Amino acid sequence: MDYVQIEKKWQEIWEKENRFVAPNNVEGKENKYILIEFPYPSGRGLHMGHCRSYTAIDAYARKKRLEGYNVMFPFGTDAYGLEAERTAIREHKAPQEIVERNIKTFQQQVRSIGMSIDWSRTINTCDPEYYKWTQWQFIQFFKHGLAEKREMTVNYCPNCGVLANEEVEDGTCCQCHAETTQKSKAQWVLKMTQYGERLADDLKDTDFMEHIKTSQINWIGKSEGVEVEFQIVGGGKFSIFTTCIETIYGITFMVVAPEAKLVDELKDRIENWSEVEEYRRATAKKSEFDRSELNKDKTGCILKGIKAINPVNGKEVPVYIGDFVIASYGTGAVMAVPTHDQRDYEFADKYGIEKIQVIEGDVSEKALEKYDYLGKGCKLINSEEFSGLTVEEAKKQITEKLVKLGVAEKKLNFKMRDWIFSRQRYWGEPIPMIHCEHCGWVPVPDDQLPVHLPKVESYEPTKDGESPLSLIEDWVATTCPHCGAPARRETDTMPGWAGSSWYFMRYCDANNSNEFASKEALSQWLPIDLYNGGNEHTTRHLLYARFWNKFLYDIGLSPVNEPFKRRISQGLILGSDGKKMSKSSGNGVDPLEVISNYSADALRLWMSFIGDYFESAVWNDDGVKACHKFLTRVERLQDILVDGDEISKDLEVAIHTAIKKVSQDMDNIKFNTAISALMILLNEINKVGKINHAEYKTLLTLLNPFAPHLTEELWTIQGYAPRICDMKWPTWNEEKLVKDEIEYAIQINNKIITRENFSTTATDKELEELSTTNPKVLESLNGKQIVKVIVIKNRLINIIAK
RNA sequence: GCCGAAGUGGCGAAACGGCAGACGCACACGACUCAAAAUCGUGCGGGAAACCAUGAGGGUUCGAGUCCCUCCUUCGGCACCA
Repeated sequence: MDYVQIEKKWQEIWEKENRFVAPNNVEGKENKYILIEFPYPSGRGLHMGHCRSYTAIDAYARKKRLEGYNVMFPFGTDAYGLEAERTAIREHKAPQEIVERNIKTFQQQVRSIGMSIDWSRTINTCDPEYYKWTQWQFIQFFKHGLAEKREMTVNYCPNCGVLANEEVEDGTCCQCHAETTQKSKAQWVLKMTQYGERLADDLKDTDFMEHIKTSQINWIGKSEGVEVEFQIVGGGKFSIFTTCIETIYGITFMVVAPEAKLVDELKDRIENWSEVEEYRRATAKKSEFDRSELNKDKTGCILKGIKAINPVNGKEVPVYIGDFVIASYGTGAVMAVPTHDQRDYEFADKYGIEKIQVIEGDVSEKALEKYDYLGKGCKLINSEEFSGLTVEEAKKQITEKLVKLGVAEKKLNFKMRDWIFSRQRYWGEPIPMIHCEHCGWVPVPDDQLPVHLPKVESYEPTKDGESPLSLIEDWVATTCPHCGAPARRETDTMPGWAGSSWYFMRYCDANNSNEFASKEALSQWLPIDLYNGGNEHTTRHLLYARFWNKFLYDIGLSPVNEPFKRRISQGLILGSDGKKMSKSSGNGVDPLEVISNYSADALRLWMSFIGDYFESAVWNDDGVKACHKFLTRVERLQDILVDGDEISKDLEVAIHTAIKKVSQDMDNIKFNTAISALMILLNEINKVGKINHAEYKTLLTLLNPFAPHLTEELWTIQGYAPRICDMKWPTWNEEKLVKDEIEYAIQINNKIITRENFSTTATDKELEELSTTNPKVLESLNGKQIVKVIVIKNRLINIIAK
């Protein structure tokens, strides 16, 4: 059989029949929304990683369809991205052109692996009909006070402008190799931290894989603490955030972020200004990543002449700037207690600062940190009226005192930061805002959306770090929608994450031109039953999308508080060298080549059989070969096909076992063992030497989700009606699985003495009796006293003897 | 550094706290064949055996690949790649 040819044939038939189009509503059918993350349509086309998750989840979707659900399984492309922009610059082509070409390739390739996609719902984030609504939704964020322009730090190259972290290598620009610095720039931000608590807490209502929940909770990093105001001797003040207010009597210095405005305000009073300036320059060269946790060697620079006053006891302490303090995180300043924070301990040692211990314990070698003292009844010392209290009690009382003094308030702080939503790049959705001298920032009116991304001559960011859009004067110049005065358009574009934050909603109503999706359509499909995607999207994309949906939910535009019921992540496909497949490392295998050598069905089967779906797996050609062989063995069953339209006694147990195993394993995303169950069934059939039509139909149906083309073909060859995709998923009968007898391992003190068949209906008492009177057991006991008998039903009996 | 995940035969891997290695690959032998390929069949962790084996070391348990603690190694993410 020519697999390549029959696969092409069936793909065309499915397409012509609109076989996988799912209407929003079908009488008598329950909806299931199964989603794979839409890909970025890179010029390299579909890779093995895509194939693994796409084909496995396609099998899942096909099974759900056979089970009688109305399944929506859509596909689209996330077109905005740096790669298209870089290719555009390199090839002197419009990114639109490049992306269009790539999308065609992607869709073609997705068809060629036999995906059961509803193509009537296809979307593409750079389509004006789509990004119109991305822009409209941004405006809703703005109208509800969740979008604002704020000074943020960015990577800056003197030649290429603002850079992504990815574009900075060891402090130099990856394109022109000039030295990069950190620069402050006004950026649109979405106030995601306002949703921090709900994003963490509402995970309890989802069925995400446990490690995904944990990752998100850690990323959000909610901490309860106190924000305290410190006065500066001679005037001025600043605030710090701490989760360890109980250590406040141990403060011996303070550290503020080098770029803090406070430092500029104090310039005249800082005695070592040139030294401070030098330190700030050095800091500007470091990325935030280098500055924060990666860097173990904490550095700082004292602000000579500046002292902060500890509000609890009036103690005056020195103030430093230190690059490990980040301006945009927390309040951009910290209190330092060397005895109870290891970082402060090392800093104090380095700069010869005193240490005051305030919690009992050993601090001679290293700090006694909160993990060491919390919840252990440790008591405060050297803390005036709070000495002698437990840390937990002191936390409460010290906070109360500071609040009463009017210098502190309880606060929640998040590790997660607000979402920087501006990009100074061409290839993204224009941010639909207009700046008017009189009215400030004004959104583009709805009837003028979308703000089309204009064609430009050059796609490179400008040297001053603005988007290339800023060079199109007649596009930028406009009038204020509010007062009609001359005004200017925002030239920043949105990040790639924008379009992907709500695409799952658009699928529900992809061709709606009046709204982003009707509430009715959304209600029919949301929440998504199964959302599959890469582990690399666990924290960002998945949080952005949840945040975006929560906002729409709050303003009444989304029917659900949580859009994804269940989230799973596939493991990576690695090259034969054990590294992630990529073009650069030359370990890539082209799926199309595999298809033409072995067939899409063989590839699909191998992608599911290769190993546990959630673990990474090493690609291996022999595996596809083996799966191809399995398919040809199934094909050859035609030779031993006999009459019979009921499952025969010969294969009853084998078939019901397979139905149960395949059904349950697929629901539990254990595709590899589902396939092994099919292999076991095939071996069993060959042992029996014949198969009747009822049995053959059952086998083909069970195999259909994994090998849809071959099973359609074999089904049609027999002239079975209706078509296999109209079949009902087989069910198993538990009674057919119950055997009369089962083999028990009989152990004495955990060592196997013998194996015996016992009735499956025997009670524990009977099994105990049967085993302890067994001749081999009696011989091995050799007069020892039986202490206890442990009976594990259908498995083993363990006799403990002395 | 921080967060997350994973370490089981020659290889990909199975295994509700209960007989470790299902299923598959590779390999070996046999059948078919003049021969080879394909196909089919048998065997296949180590050890002569007692036994020893799930990255290393401890612990809980009648019983640990699985649960707890310490450590080692590898992979993914770390906010302007998406």
